[in-house]
Amino acid sequence: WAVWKMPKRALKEEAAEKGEQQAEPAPKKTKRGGGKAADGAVKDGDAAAAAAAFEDTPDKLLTEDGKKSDLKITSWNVDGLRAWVKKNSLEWVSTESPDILCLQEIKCTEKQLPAEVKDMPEYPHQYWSSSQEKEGYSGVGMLCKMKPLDVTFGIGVEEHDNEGRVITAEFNKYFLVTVYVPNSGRGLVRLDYRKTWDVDFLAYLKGLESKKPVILCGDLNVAHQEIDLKNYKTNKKSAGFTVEERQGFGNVLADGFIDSYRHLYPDARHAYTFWTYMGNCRVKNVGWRLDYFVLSKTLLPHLCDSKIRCKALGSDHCPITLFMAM
Amino acid sequence: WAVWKMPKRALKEEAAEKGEQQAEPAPKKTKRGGGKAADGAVKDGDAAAAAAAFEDTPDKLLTEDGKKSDLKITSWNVDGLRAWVKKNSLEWVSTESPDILCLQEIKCTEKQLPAEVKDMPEYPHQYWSSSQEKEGYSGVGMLCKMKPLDVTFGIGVEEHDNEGRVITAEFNKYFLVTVYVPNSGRGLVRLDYRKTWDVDFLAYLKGLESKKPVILCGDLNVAHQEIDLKNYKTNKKSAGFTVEERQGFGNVLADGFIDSYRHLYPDARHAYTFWTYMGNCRVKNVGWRLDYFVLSKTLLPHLCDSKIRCKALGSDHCPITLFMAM
DNA sequence: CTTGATACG
DNA sequence: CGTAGCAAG
Repeated sequence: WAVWKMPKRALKEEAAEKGEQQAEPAPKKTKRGGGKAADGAVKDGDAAAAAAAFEDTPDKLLTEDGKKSDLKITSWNVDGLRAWVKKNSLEWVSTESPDILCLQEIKCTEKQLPAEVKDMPEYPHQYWSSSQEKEGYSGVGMLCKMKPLDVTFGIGVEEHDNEGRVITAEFNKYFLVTVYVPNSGRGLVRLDYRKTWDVDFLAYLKGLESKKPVILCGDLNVAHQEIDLKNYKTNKKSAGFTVEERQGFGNVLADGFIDSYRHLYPDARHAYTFWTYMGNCRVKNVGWRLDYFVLSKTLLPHLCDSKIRCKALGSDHCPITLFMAM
Repeated sequence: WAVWKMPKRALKEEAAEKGEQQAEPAPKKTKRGGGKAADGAVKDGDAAAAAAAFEDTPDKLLTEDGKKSDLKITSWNVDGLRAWVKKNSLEWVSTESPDILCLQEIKCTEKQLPAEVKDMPEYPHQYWSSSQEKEGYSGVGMLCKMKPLDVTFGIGVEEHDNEGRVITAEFNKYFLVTVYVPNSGRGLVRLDYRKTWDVDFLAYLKGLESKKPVILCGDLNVAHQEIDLKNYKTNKKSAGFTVEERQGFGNVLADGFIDSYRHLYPDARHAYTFWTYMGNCRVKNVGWRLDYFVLSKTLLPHLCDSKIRCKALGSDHCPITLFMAM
């Protein structure tokens, strides 16, 4: 297919994303008629239509064996909470109305939070963690309708706990962890650090799991397989799709954790949660799946659905929502 | 008058502008009816109407003794030329169509100039000067329909010639100098430097004048008298209205140069060329007269008009236009 | 391309 | 408040 024929020039460290935008040709309709087929199946060239199609699939509110969903969690990398709020994203949140809302890349301190967020009556229990050093960088939040038994911040490793990346809430039957995994950076300047993080973070998850099942959500900053990003060929040296990062996520799965979306939709293509703002990638659905709900294997019987809300605007990531019957 | 009753708290170094915005009350209409009087005279409380009124005065295109204007010069502090261009300011320029257009605070290098500016067919002779060190800071330009005899940059004093502040064009009968005078800064951190500048710059003007009459235009970064800014009481310690800066301008006038606008309109109040973006000062006409056409006394018989184009948008300064019969 | 911090006004 | 630069994604 023509869309995969990217220029073969050596990828400069920072050129991957740029190449992705510029080399993306307008989808060529075949003479026999391209686009979405009558049965709803989708052809390669029509990735944008594919996204719209799976967005409209109804949420499954039952487990495989018929238990009703009683826990709804949404995760969203907001790319700057203050700008995100100005884009009326809270309206979407009110409509979605998850029991728990996890936010990443809030890029502000608790003190800088807009009142509209702090004062949401639906979410009286709010937990925030911000970067200690760099202002306006990283930061995560967790907003709950019900009060957790306990909440902790970071992963208990000094080196990793200064950038507001992890909040863990303990509930009766599970731990909920939300994370904003460190980006390896342009030119992979932080890949070494990321590898350390991946090891330590997995150890943290296993430690939790030794006590209770774990639900992990957030921006894992990795597209696991080729199916998880549009331009897999040109991004093998890009942050988020290096072998090291993919291996890091592979290690999580190898330890028995489940990528809930891929578990339910093993063949779903064009299913992304992030699109760079550059080059109109979102309208062309040139994206990456970087946001996940990862579950302890023992939670699988409780899983109802794992959805990508790709129509929700307000960030360069879209939200994802998990339905569980606990 | 109530509008002058500013809070009497000690002015902190940086509070002057903020106070100006916040303390400006809505104009109170008198019971007998405020606003513009029938004869076109203007009451104190209606400063905004006043601005509109003098904007609409027709340009005088004759000297006092009846010579016709044959030279039109416009000066505009554009506060970032690239942003200014995006606000369609070039349309205003085309309509105004001065023979010479002087621009201050272009905040870009010659290389960064938008093509729309470089390629204006009406202004084939363009001269630019940018800050040597700080990117996106200061910088002036002069665009001419006719080619000057000579053009020089700076004032010949090393200390003052690294920030793109002065362009001098020599014509047959006069020198035209455009300047962006250094701001004394918040907390007057640069007032000492400014005093040095004022001395050296006046010496430069006198040197030119010893050869030919001088037309000086630009952002002089000083409001000369109380009539030249709205909140004169609260700004006595603010950059642009300190005794030192006012004295600096006084020295220019004492050496025989003429403030053309004040010469023609000695009693015109509410006549400003700058309004801080903060606190809606422009719609309330809470402003400063910082931009001037200053003339060698010998040019007075050639003066037709000196106007403030206060309706022209695109910057926190408005343009000013001079008409001369040379 | 977009966010947010900083310098400067 | 608004224009620039910058770092980061």
